[in-house]
Amino acid sequence: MLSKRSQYALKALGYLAFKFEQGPILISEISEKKKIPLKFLEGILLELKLAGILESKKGKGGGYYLAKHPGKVKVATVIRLVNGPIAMLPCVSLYFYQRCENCNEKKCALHDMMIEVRDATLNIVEKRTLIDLMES
Amino acid sequence: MLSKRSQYALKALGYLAFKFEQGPILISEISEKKKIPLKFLEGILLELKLAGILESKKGKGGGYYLAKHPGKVKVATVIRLVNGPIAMLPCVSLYFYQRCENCNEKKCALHDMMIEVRDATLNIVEKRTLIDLMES
DNA sequence: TGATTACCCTACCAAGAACATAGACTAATA
DNA sequence: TATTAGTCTATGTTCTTGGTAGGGTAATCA
Repeated sequence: MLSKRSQYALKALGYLAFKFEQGPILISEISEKKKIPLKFLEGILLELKLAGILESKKGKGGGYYLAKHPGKVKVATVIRLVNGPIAMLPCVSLYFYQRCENCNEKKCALHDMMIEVRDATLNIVEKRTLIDLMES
Repeated sequence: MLSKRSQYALKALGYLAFKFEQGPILISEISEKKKIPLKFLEGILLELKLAGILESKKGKGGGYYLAKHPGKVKVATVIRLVNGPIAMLPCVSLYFYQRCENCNEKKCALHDMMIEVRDATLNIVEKRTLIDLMES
């Protein structure tokens, strides 16, 4: 399962994609529209900014906005950033790989099955961008 | 990601499938062969027994063994039992469904994408059984 | 200058994950 | 009948997640 944090991140980004090139959007507006606890959202947006997905402006007329075109931000990237591995096991993760101590990967049946699951998932989330999440 | 507990459960069941119809297998044997902390494994096997996947025999010559043919136990069933939902979001889960408060499912873009991911995953784990995990 | 807003702390709480430890109970067998 | 091999049960620790609450600083605009 995705953490609440990731779910909120995707929802917020979907909203910011919808409001793309309409100037900075208030945290409070996103919080209300997407029903996300404000203080929690604050931290999430900051993380997305530090990762280069969002930019922000302080002061009156300030807020958050997408750093690039929504079509350039893949869903997979967001999930990996906020949630971590997409794979079901560390030993089949591309970006968060960790060796299994209790099996040798060459002939681990579980390993092979989980690679299939991973690829099936990646096939979807690597192709989708924030455009596919755009929503009021 | 699958929890350690689920990973261990699948490994243990793979071993018990391999030893199918060879009498009760010691927890300690599974623990050694599959490198699973013994006491942790005890709890996992007990859970699998209570769910009807395993049976056990106490006392000398005792141990755990599969309650049914390994081909009858789906990987999906084990994951749902030990790990919980297979879907990435509660609002797209078949067995652990929970409504989203912050979107209406009819037109939630995230919802639709996650249904796709779920189906791609189910397409694999619903078709595989303990036979596919059989291993020494 | 003053209001607005992002940014950045600290502290707290409750629940679950991933173990580890200790011991109680049960059944076969020598 | 006593021993031993084995399951079963309960508790405790440490870490992460998902929050709540509050305060303070810095940038920006009118």
